[in-house]
Amino acid sequence: LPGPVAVKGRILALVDAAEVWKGLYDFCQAQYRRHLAAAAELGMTPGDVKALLWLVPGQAQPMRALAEQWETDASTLTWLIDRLEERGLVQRGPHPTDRRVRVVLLTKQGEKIRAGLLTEMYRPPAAFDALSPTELRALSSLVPKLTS
Amino acid sequence: LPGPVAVKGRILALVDAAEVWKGLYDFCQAQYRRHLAAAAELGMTPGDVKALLWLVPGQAQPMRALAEQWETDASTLTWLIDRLEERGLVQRGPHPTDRRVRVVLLTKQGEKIRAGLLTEMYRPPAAFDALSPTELRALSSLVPKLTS
DNA sequence: TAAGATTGATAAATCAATCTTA
DNA sequence: TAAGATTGATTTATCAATCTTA
Repeated sequence: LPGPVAVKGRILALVDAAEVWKGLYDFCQAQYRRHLAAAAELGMTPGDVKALLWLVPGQAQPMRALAEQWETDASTLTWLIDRLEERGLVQRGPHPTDRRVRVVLLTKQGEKIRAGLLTEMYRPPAAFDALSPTELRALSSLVPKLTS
Repeated sequence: LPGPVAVKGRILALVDAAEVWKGLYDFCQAQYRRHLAAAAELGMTPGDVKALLWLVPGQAQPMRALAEQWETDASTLTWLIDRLEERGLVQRGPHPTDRRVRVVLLTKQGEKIRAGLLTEMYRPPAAFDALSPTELRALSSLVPKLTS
């Protein structure tokens, strides 16, 4: 990797974007593994977690709509919703007008578990404590540029 | 979320660390899904990718050592190495002194595929192009603080 | 006929028992 | 007896038919 170099009389720190991205990516992946391990402790598979997080509290959604949003197969959805329903985390119901459609709704229990997962997942990692307010502010202004 | 506030006569932008982390995490997860999709196009499962990346070119390692580094079950390892060996990406061999042990080594072909995956994975996402050199430098100085 | 969902067959991954050598 | 690896049984997840209603 190149170190600082002088260009037109100014000191310039050349940065390897690949190196920056690797650091960031590896860090986030480590957090992801940690989250999945925590979910496993609660007897939840990655699929269960994914499904719970996609559901919106208080909002009954047709299976078909969920499968599309999620870019997954309809049968995979049936399988996952079966699992969650057995544990009492979601409930299936009929569609008001179209009898082919089945809608899915989080139960109170499901909302609770989901909220817990979300809190755990989006709680800033311990490493964030090492950032000063100034650094956090800097990071805060950079992230939207990446995601927009 | 709180906006800028005046504290002791200075304007201070209060930042919600959770919001920053959520943005970063979601961004990296999206990249991860993209990588897995690309690997699937090549007929590789997430497990295959994981296994290939963990192996070190030119370095024959005992199965047992791999299982430990990787925090996975020995039988899962056997299963994955079987798959890679069938495709000619790795090769098993005997241990020089302990006849119980089998060592695993990447083939030339395996090294090539692995290098391709690594390149793809650590190539900065397109979104990085939106960052100015100054912003990239700022990010570059923040990442090590998170990972150390 | 087509849309929506489920069931049955297949692949991927993990867990428990078995086999070989130290 | 224990370490190292594999095989066989279970679970998780996906793909290809099947069934029901619009």
